[in-house]
Amino acid sequence: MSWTDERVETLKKMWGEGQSASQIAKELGGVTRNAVIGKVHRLGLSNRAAASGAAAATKAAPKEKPAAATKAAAPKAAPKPTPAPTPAPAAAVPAVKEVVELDENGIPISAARRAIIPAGQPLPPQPSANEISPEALAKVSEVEKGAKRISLMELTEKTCKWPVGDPATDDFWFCGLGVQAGKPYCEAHVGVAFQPMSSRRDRRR
DNA sequence: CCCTGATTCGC
DNA sequence: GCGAATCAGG
Repeated sequence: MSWTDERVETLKKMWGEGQSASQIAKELGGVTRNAVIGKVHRLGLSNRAAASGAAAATKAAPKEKPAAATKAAAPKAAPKPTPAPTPAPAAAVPAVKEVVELDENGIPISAARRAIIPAGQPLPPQPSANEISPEALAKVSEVEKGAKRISLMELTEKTCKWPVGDPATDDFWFCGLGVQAGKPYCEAHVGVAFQPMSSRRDRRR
């Protein structure tokens, strides 16, 4: 496969949307994530706002290899006011709609509690009752028993931000397990928070 | 071990 | 220019 204009276009688009190199590679097909990353660099659109691979930020200017002096360091007096606080999340989450969270007893989580959820992109008010598959709920219950129970301050892009308990009491914590790539929750909670539009509709009540 | 992006370097 | 191998980190 070669980098045709179309493929490069797709690459730019997805990279801009914050898609990971592997996701882009998968989408394009015929290339590995390495190829994608390599291309991204050659195109000069490397640094994105948020990359989970913290390796990026960490080693912005790491090792100096042997051989002659590298090109003169670019005198970057770049005057940048406020470049990109928020790159472009919006576009993500296509055929998925968030559902209202329920606690173990099927009781809707209070608005107050929802407001506390730091959450990434998707957390609309979304009223309406919901119906989550028994399997998913069971899985959540199970997971919550073994959750890490971290505090708000311990939340990161890699920890499940699913809240458990009442924020007005001491019995409140966040799941904290490893998140599903690109999602704000762990696998189990992603299963309850996100459901394909198709499976939601026509699920008789 | 899974994943992420970054860099190197032979092709 | 390309991308596998490798690295560095979560």
